[in-house]
Amino acid sequence: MSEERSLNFLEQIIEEDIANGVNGGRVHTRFPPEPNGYLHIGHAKSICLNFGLAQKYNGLTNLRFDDTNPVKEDVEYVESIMEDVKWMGFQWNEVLFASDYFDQLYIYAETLIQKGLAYVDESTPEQIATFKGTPTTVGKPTPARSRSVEENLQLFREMKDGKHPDGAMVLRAKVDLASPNMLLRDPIMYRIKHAHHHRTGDKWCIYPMYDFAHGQSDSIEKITHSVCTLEFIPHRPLYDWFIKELDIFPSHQYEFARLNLSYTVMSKRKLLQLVQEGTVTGWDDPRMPTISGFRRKGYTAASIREFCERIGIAKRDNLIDLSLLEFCIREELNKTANRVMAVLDPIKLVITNYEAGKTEILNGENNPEDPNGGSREIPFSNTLYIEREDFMENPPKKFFRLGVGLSVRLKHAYIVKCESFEKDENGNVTTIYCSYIPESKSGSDTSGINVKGTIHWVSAAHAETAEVRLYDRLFKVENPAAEEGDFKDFINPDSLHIVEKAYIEPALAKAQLGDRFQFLRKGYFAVDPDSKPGALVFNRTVTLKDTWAKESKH
RNA sequence: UGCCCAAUAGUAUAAUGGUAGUACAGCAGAUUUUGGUUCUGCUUGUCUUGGUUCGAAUCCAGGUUGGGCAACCA
Repeated sequence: MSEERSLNFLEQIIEEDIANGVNGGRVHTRFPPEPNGYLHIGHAKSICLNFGLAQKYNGLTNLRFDDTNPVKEDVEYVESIMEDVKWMGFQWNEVLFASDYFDQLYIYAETLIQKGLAYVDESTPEQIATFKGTPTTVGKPTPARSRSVEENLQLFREMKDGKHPDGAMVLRAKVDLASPNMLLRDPIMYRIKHAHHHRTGDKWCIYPMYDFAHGQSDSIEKITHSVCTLEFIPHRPLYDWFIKELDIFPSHQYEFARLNLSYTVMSKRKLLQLVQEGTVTGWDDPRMPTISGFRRKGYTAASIREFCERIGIAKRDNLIDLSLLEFCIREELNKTANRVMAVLDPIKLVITNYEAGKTEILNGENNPEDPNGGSREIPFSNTLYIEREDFMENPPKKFFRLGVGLSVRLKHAYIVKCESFEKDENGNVTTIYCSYIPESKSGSDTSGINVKGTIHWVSAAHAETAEVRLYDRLFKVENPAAEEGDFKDFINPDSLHIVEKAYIEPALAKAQLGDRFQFLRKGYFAVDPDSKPGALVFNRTVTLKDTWAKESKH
């Protein structure tokens, strides 16, 4: 009686292939990033898909870097990508590089020249574009198209041997200048770049285009199901053409819709711009939609995998609600994160009928959702900090917090009733005076009094301090990419709020990097790597759902 | 006005010729020592016009809308 999730269209294809004995029932996928930036949550979708399909069907997944453009690529990115894939919880079969195949690809290129299916063209980019025609008018051959095999071979070897400067000429496939598919109008296979490659060094001064590398790389690795995003659909006929003319292993490409997430951007170019211009502190800034950003913010790999599972796989363009991702991390952290008390915007509360100087050690349950979560000691005294927003001079009707005459429970402690308050010369409330009910102690309450609200607090004399970073969405609009004009015009100016001195309960001072907590009533928080001994920094991973905040806006 | 892809609640995603379901979001209520969690209930959907069929979200044709394609990027 298991509840079976229905198959997505790729799983259906694979199950049919297995049933029909295609590739002997073998399933081999690959995740093929270009090392020109950090991985983002959209890549996480692709990682979960590619590795997930192989896992489900007892197959393998290669991690292959499509490193065909040395001027944009860097080992820093290679390393971050490997770290992120590992962190996501997946194991690759092999780490491979398209640059491993440069020799083979070169041979493929000569093979096509020999077959009269490729030619060297010294036309300028503008000339090539013009001769290609437009989607509604056919292209015309450039003079180079009729060059002899021998001459093409000689020129291509000269290109390889560095006899020509960058941009002097390219190698083009001779496919079909009249094709309605613009990518088939004699696409470029090789270009000259006298550039240092992060892996092959200075061995090459010609580099294959992505379109001449990707399909063959899949083929060389005997990839059975080459899964990529929708924008590569029109490239598929070209990959199939190369595979057919080269007579090599026929990998098949399938396309799914990439992830778009509301209130952020997913283009590597734009993310790079945010990093380079200092709009964010780096690729792993917790406001970034990168895997490393989410990790630093406190997201778990499991929650991201759960998110990728829930959004599904299909072929239609989509814009996923950020709230779904937030739901996934809350769902996990609600079960696993210990509750602690931290006051981010303090106001002093003095209990007038509690003995000054006395310290009482209270017991606090760590996690009501986890029976084995244990408890901790919390010191209590007559002078506390509470959250400024938990007091109002003129409270509205359903305000279940403090105001003169109102009572609340102090979490894990006593019920207090507000009697008066003090303001400074600017009219800011500075101190609240309360009386407590001695019989109302948590766990042994005999007072018989019921209060509607419970608030968090820390004892002023025992509190430690920490920096707390509060994040909000990076963009003000739901879909920045769809807006007219510069995407940076839609950046949320309040995406980061730093609380330099938050008061935390003493038990929290022992927090380590990697720890996650629920700050009671405030949200889930994770220790940031900027933390130093005695100077903890917490990132807010996500707020708690807050129906009061929503209601009080009306 | 070429070619390709897509179209099911606000957002996603199922139903594969036979009762339009699920999740998130939203709304209302119950419970609660977190205005959290949990529980209950509710609102909202097959782009359109024809055709095939006993029966169409599903198949066919036309239209509409959205997206992609003319980088020495991937």
